[in-house]
Amino acid sequence: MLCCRKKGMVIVMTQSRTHNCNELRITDVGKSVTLVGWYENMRRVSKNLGFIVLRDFYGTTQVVVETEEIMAQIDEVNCESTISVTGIVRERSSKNPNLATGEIEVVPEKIEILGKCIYNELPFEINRSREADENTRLKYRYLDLRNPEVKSKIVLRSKIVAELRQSMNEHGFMEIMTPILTASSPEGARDYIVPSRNYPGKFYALPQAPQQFKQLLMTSGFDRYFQIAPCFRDEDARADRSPGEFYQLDMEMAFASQEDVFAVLEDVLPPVFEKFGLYKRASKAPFTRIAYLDSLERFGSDKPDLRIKVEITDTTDIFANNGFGPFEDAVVKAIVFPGYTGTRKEIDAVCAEVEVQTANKAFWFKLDENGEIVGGIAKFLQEKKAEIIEKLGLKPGDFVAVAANKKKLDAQKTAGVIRKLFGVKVPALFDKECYEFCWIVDFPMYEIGEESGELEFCHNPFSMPQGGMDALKNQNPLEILAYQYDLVCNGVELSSGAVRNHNPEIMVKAFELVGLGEEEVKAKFPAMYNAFCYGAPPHAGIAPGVDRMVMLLMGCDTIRDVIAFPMNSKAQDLMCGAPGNVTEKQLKEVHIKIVEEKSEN
RNA sequence: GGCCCAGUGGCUCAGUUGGUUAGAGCGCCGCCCUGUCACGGCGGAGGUCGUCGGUUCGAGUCCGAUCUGGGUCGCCA
Repeated sequence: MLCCRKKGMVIVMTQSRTHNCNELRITDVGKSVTLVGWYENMRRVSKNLGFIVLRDFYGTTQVVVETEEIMAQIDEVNCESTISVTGIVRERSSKNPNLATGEIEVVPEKIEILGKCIYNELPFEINRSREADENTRLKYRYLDLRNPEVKSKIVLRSKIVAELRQSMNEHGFMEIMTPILTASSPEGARDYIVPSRNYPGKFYALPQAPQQFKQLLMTSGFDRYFQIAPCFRDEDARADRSPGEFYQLDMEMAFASQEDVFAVLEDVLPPVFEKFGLYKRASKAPFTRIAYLDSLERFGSDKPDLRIKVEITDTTDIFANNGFGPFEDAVVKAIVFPGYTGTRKEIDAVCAEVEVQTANKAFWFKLDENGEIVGGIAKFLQEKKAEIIEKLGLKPGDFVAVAANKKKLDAQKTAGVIRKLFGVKVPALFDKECYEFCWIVDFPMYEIGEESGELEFCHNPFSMPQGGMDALKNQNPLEILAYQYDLVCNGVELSSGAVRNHNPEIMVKAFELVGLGEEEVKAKFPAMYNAFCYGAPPHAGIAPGVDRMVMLLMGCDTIRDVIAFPMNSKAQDLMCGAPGNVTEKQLKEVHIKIVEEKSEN
């Protein structure tokens, strides 16, 4: 074995090759070398002259074929076979400046076939796999990953994860692995369950997150925990949410407050984003903090994209009841876009898109160069022209989009979509090439459930209510806030976290408000409840989604791009055939009998 | 489960108001070419137009159903 050290890295070369395919330069001319890799293709110029592209993990090198013997040998081999080429490095007579190895080529003396590709036609062309059908790519993911563009995303993910680990370690966090086979949690998403062989009728569950274990670690006296943790949830996919399984940078800190958690991530994340991101600028600490209700009011969303520099104004008082039907008895929100000069056609297209996304109409008008309100809904606004101009601070040329709905939240959310869709169209209002982080804080502890009509936990029942026991006893439950926070970047929700409720009495009281008794708390979360009775430290944590972070850094549109072996959106692994059948014997061992589902009706 | 979009050679796509033998690029096969690098030139193979049914003299095209996939809502403490 050959060893060499490069930039503090130790590379152990295998004996089968002397160099990789991205290594040889003009200074290597004359050397005898052996390269190994995939036979990508041959540009055949004549019967006795052809140029082979040899590709390995590191890059490509040109191999020139100029004898009948070698040509005859390579004619026997299909593209995408693995071969070994031994020969002499020679300077090219015509160089390719676009290629790292473009100044040289290898003149082979011996070509050896290492692994045959038995097919002369592939499901797709390797270097154009991104254009191929998604399911075909997933089925042949090992071929898709041969495409350097596809592979590079997985490589970058690996580097990002390594950097996150290093940074967390440097911040005094310790990576601890928690169980994968555990107990079903009655809260949250649907569990994946695993039948037990030794205990008929009983099941393990895969963890939706290591939530309870990390809190128990705090109770055990570990001070700072983290884990690149696999999480399993049996919920349907989205473009930015893979079905079944995903990874979180899960962390928890003992004797810590919300501010302590913020300080760690504000120190860990920006350098990683600036180093690996598509954009080279990221918010500095401290990140902007926005209360949940303020975020809805100002940005129409609980995950605002702060790269867009406009906010929403409530105009209910001047717009409502001006004779325009949709504004009657409605909450009305307006967003001013200075400098927006879209055509009528574009405005209509954006408004149509707003309607698709929100099922609400978007309205608009402009203040023209003479200070007159024109276009769209202008004719309903003339009476209050002066008031409108003053309230919105309008200047000639300003474009205004308006949302209205009888429900405040719907008006806010529609305005939020308007803000996003028009905002990105005005370069002066949209600082695209940076990462704008913010914390959404002060989430309500409780809400009235839409279906049940009763008081329910708004988010996380493990969160500490602000004001503690006193708040639970004396405040209107709907006004109690939780120490619960989201980390948002460029309109993407990266993470939720909270200061945990580590006090069993407050925990019981918190559950009591939603109609659950002490016995039920003990039954649902026996480990945590019991553990907290033995002296628990105040603790807080968070768990940014790794897949989503990597997507954001690389500018990917689908989460499948950043996962080595992704499932399709229906949670199937087309390559290995999961979910699949198991044998009768396997079923019998775990005491399971498949009953044909009777069709309903 | 609801809604939107798509399905035509191995891959990506075109296909007019319904009308001759369904086209193109890439890939594949064969021949030519001594410096290519998205090599080039000539020729060839390869399609029951997702499936089923209907309208029609005639359906890739229109209608209905269904399947598959993508997106979205529900869901994701």
